[in-house]
Amino acid sequence: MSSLREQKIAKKKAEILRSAATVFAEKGYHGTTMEEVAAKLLMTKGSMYYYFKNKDDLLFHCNKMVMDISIQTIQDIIDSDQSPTEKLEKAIKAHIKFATSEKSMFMVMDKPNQNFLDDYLPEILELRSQYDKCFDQILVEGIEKDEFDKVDTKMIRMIILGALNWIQQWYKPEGQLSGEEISEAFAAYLLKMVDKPQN
Amino acid sequence: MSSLREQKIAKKKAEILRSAATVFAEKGYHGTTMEEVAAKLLMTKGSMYYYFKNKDDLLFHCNKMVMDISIQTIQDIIDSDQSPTEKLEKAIKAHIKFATSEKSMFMVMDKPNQNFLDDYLPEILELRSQYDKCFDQILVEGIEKDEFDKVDTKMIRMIILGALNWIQQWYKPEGQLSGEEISEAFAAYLLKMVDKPQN
DNA sequence: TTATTTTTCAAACGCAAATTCAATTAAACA
DNA sequence: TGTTTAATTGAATTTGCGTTTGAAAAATAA
Repeated sequence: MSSLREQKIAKKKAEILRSAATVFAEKGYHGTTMEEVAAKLLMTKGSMYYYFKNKDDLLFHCNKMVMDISIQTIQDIIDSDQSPTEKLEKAIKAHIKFATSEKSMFMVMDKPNQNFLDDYLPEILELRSQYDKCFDQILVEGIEKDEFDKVDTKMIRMIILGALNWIQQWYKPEGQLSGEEISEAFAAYLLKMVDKPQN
Repeated sequence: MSSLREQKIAKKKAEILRSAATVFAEKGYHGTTMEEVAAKLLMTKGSMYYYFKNKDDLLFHCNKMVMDISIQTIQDIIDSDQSPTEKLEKAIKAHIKFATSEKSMFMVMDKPNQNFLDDYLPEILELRSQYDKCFDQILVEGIEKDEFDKVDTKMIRMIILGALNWIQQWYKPEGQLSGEEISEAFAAYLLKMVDKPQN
């Protein structure tokens, strides 16, 4: 019916998720109160229950939003017409760009096991595993096309994603390192791991 | 005076810290209750206040214990009589060994900003920075001795520690990958980042 | 044994925070 | 305009949990 109304609701939901992500990132899930999330939006906490079932639901949708975007981004890279080396580089840079420019959104995703009840956990874990597989795919392709050294793709993927995900722990938008600089350096150094030994 | 008594208290404190670390690791700081920590030791939660001032104090001492051991270990490696390459390899392996064999202890240290009030935070951050500097030191030494490529030590350190610290997020003692395997693979691949280009 | 100190416990306190709800206001619509 | 529906509110409810406390039990000393 009223698509205008639906749009308004969607917008409001997005605003709430943004606010929630910010506070979650700062204080952690259990450390944030519904009141804090509401305060940023000049709302009362009660109002939020009109849009989201409960606090868990809020966290779940934060996670889902980030994962959906991330997977979409990397999937586009995979489907593109580039060499595995370029794909890996682009994927690393895309991840870092997102992680630094949307720091709070990204931080929310840490430790799903600690924050989620069993209702939401499986879907979140599934999305994660999907993202992991995208990286694996690029690595396997690189080895098959003989661009990469014959590495253990699982290990390399865990190293890469570890390094990338840890950025959230120390990156500060107001710090001296820009997302751009991190992006360039990380891509260059991480790619060295899959370089073929020259002889 | 009675050193026997002191020993008994120290032992009890250690037991409590162990239990606390286990639950913290599983549920996160804010997600664990004093009751759960006590239950594992067949104590009542009240009793724990005889040994620790409060919940924060518990977390703080968990952190401190891990950091003290970690720093000691890596410092010994630095002071030893080995090449930078060997030192870096040993440091990586030592970190992984500790992180996998004492998973819960290690997990506790995540996100100090979210868990600690300002009282304890500075000391914890200081210890962390000390640990970081140890890695930097090895890297700088390696470059000076011309064993490593002229890399950006800060970036390399952050990549390495990121990859290592992220292990906690996915490692499972009962999983197929042993700490030993991870250790070997990670050390080998990460060292490739500082390899001098051969020509 | 009795006296004294250390350790443990169970119950109680107090508060913070998630959720509910009845009532009010605003928006949409006819 | 009046009527219906959507959105917001602030207070009330409830629950969970950190911490306190005073007394009991255990250990130690005399």
